[in-house]
Amino acid sequence: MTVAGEDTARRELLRYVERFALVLREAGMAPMPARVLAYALADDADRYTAADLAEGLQVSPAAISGAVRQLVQWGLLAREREPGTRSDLYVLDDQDLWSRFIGAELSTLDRFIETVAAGIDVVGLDRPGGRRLAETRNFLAFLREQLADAVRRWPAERDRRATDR
Amino acid sequence: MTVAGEDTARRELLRYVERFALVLREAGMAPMPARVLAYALADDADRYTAADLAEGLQVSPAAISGAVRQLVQWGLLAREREPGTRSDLYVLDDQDLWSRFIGAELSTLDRFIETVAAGIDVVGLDRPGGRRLAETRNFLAFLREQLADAVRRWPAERDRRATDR
DNA sequence: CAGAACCTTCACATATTTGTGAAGTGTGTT
DNA sequence: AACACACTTCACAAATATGTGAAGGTTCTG
Repeated sequence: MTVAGEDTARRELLRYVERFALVLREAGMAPMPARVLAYALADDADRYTAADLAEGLQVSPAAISGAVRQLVQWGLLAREREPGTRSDLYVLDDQDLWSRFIGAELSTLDRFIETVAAGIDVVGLDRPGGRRLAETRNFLAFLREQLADAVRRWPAERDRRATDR
Repeated sequence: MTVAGEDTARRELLRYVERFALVLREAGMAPMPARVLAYALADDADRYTAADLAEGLQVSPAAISGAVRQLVQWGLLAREREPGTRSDLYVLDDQDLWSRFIGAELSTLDRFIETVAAGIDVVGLDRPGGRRLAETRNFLAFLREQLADAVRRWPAERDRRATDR
């Protein structure tokens, strides 16, 4: 492949990264974390330095700094440090990545459920609003169970699907 | 209860609505739709005119207009019109509300899955990034199945839980 | 121990989002 | 037909979020 071809593929990758990031943003993620996650997923390396990410995405190191902090906190990236080197390495744990992602969503869901439960106390179960909130809490609790269950079953399910074909 | 007591309860309700709306916003909802949904859920009426919502939330009718449009589009509010009256009524369908909510999430998830699948074509299955995207698509597809299943089972599950106690 | 490389923090300019008031549109009433 | 009411659309001001460059730490190298 020529150098020009490499550049074209690169530009195409970046265009795709923006597209992917847009979907993540619509799901509530901030722009820069979305870009970094999309880029780290779609590009070929399985570990990136902050400089890799900054250069690859054509953004400043400062922007990377904030983005990876979020992603690490959510468990989507792991920060590693090779002994005898000066740069952090950000690693995509592709085995557990999406289980972690949903794990983070479960925490959000927990806050959600707590907040709804608090509302039941504020409004009171004797009023229509309170009964609606109670129903909401029950549904969300059920959903949480089901989600947690699905995440738990995924590794086995993946293996099953892989051997099936 | 005195008039002053009513006012206090009202203020407390509004404070709670803001708190609830904040959680919805963190989940990606815009502020005004979040407030309207929280208010409609927690207050006692089961149908509201736009004027009710504007006055109840202390915001302009213009803000309500945009918010209810979103909520109606997502299926969280139904717009009704009593014959012989000039105002639209917004109704919370509390039976199906959260099934609808998740239904909307499923659409988001579908776009997500499509976008990831498109990325596999861009990157190619012969590269690590492509394989990660494929794995992502598989997980999301599985998750989608499980979510749809959970939503489908909720009505029966709710009845079962209600009769159990 | 000085220097360099890397990352983070901070202040700021820019872009985006938000909600308002005012004007506009449509519908039913008198 | 004219009016009144309810809702929507639009332009704008304020608030918020975003990403950059520069300055500041920290950790490894020579």
